[in-house]
Amino acid sequence: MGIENETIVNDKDPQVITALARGLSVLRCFRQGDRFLGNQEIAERTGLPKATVSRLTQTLTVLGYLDRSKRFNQYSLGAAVLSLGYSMLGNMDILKSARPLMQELADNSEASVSLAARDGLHMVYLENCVASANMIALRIDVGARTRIANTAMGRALLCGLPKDDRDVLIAQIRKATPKGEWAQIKAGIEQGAIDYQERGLCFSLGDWRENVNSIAVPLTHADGSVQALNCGGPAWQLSAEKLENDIGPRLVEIGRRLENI
Amino acid sequence: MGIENETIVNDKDPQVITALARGLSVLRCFRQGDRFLGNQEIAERTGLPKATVSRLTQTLTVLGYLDRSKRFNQYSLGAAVLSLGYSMLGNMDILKSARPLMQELADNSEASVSLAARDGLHMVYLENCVASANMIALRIDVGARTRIANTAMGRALLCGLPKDDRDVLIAQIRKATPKGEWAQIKAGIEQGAIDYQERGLCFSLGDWRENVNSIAVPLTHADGSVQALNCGGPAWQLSAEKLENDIGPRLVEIGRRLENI
DNA sequence: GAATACGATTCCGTAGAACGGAATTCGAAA
DNA sequence: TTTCGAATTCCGTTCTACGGAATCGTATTC
Repeated sequence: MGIENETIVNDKDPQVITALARGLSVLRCFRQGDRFLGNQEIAERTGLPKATVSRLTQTLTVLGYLDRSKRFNQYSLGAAVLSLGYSMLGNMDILKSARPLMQELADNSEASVSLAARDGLHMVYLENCVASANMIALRIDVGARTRIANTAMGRALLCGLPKDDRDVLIAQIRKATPKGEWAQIKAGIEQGAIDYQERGLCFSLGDWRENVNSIAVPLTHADGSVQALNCGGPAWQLSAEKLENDIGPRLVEIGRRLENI
Repeated sequence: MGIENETIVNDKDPQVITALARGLSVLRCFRQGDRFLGNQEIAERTGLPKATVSRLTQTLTVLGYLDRSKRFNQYSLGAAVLSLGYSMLGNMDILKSARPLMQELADNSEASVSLAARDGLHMVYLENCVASANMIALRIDVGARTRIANTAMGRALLCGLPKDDRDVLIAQIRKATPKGEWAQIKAGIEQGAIDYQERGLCFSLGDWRENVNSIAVPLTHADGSVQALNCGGPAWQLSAEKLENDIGPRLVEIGRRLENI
């Protein structure tokens, strides 16, 4: 496996401290399924020289962001990263207001309702509520990531951004998309803009995963930040018609209330 | 408020990359209640010069670990920190095995059952199960931190560590403890060692918070890492006697099973 | 609208931190 | 014991990160 990380150090950007960026790219290269990584593997994934990786992993271990397994001389993510996430969530007062509203909609629509924020070209789930009755629903957890390009949430986020930011982000997405797929991605984004203008909602009918339908709205906060609120589930349970006419208005209303906090 | 961070850059350690350590200490200085911090505030908390902080926050913002609020020129933790936490939890296969066992004990003991790992002088909650019926219980969330020194969990962790590591850690705790409180802390740790030897359990009866009792056991994994499993709740519900004779043996059994995975 | 104040950012000369190729050490396996 | 792969350390070099001072940007006041 070669270099595949979107967080590869960007040496061109001015004023970016490379040692810091490199250290964080080491943490980022742990993906699902990689409980343990050795220095060599990390070096390959990040594209950094062995000696450098060795120093970075030592530093991160001292600080608690990596745990070293003495037996195998390998590293895993340390507990310190978790408490950072906790600090973040604990400070988002919107969550306290959002949870009950989200849960209520989840319960009486038999769907999953999620709140997410942007990280690069992905959306990161901040909260996720599933119908108490319907525990079979696909379980998406807080902190999980999904692409902006082909989800309702991502399209909604794009609609909520100021035009300049949106154009920059779309350009980034384009650059990261294989040539052959761009036409389709672009169409989805444009359709999202139209839907949002005409109906105040973005849709994803099977675009993210076949048989998963969802709708989403952007949330624009007083500080200028933008998030997205999503409601989705299995297509056989959530027809496009039900999403638009029944659930849609309620989602819009919740979004409206959450913006004014 | 002055410098108060235990993660202040340690210039003495050999081979610790300072730029990386400093950047992470910027992230760490966001505590409960600080949604937004400006460069100045960050500079005060970390003890770093303004110019340096400015460069660090720029870098962290580019990488997604901080979000900048344009309106106020202030920063908040970014979504990237959350997805790191998710990567960590997603890779801990022990959680999948632990959850059902923990939940079962929580349900039929009417108490909270938690799994935690060490981060410096703290324990970080990896998972927390509360009795489904008893939702009033104090809600401790994943990623939250609590001191090692005066909790059952912390004492159990100490008992699980190899002697060398334990001695080092106790010395660190001592250094971080105000003179006047050390005698009491030390007594608690020593009592924990005795309890563990005699009964296979550590106790905290009101030591963490008045009216909260709990017991804990260490988990020593095949890779050499040590965690702790805790069961606790309001003192009026969980007498020392019930904890020791009823819940204790079950907690020990769960711990035993989780070690062999 | 000018003046003031406060904080963020940039400048720039300097020190020394981080770098990385090569050598060494470590640890596991044969 | 030898061998091999990986991690770590060494060390001369380079250029990064540094931080005090100057500048800029913005909000506030008169």
